Amino acid sequence: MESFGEACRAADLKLTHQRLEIYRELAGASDHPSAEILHKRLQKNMPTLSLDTVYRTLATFEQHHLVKKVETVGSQARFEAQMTQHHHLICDTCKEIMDFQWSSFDVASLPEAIHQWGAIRNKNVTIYGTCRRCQSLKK
Amino acid sequence: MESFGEACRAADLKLTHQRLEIYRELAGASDHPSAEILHKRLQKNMPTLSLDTVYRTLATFEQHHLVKKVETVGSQARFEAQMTQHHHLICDTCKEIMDFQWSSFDVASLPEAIHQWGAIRNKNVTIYGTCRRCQSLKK
DNA sequence: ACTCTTGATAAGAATTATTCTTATTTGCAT
DNA sequence: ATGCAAATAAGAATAATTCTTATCAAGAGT
Repeated sequence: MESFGEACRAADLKLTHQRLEIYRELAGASDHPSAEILHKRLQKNMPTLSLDTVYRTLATFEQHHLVKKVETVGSQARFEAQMTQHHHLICDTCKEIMDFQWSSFDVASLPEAIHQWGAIRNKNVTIYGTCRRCQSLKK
Repeated sequence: MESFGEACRAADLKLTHQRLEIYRELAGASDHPSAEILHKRLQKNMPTLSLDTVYRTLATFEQHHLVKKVETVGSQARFEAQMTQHHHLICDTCKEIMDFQWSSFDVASLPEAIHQWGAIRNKNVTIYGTCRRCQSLKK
């Protein structure tokens, strides 16, 4: 990936300390955290960072396609910095979201009828189930 | 489908007027409405129906697998009564959600690695794009 | 049909998640 | 180094959902 600094310059976004740290934290996380969780983690090193800034910054990043909001049935929005094609595994119990690749799906063509609906931009698979950890806890 | 009355009896739920009407309205809707929209529609004929009852009833139905909450990036939860296997087309612009079938996907087997994660319950495709209506409005 | 019990509802208060307002600060072009 | 527009912090405001409490009504047992 190009550097975050370049991406900001390209998008005409000022490169602030907050933006850099929020991006770093999200890019380094693999658990698709909510704004609140990101805020908690970042507060360790940035005690004055406001939750509003986290929300605002994530929204800005989303507009510029630097991060994505993850579809969720829960009440809190969750985010990811992973912008390459991938799919999600979601645990019904702990709500963990894992990424996975499925290239043969990615290249498969859609049912014909879909194209009558409009212009397709992307297709994603979401798999639901119970992760190993939650399976063993249930027994 | 078995009748709603039977489903309630099986789930040990009292068959109230509110529950019946909420279920009917959702089952008859194809637009995956939010609780608020359902409430607005139902108020036409049930002026004293409270929004809380709509939320509470949908949550109860969800627990008993009579309805599903639809995954969404938006702030309002949306619901569907369609419980048979299907997938979603979502318009990036108007947020319309359409159902579609894709049986060859439904029977396809997953990448091997997935099974190490845990027990799979279901797999769904979500397609994003721009619906015909929004395409023509943009020109 | 009548009564009782328990779960369900309406109304509005409370909570949670998110966004807005405003004064201050900071990145960065000049 | 200076100035200006954009970004931030803090807290108020809003939106979505859930909780509390006082009735109310479904359905079990008579």
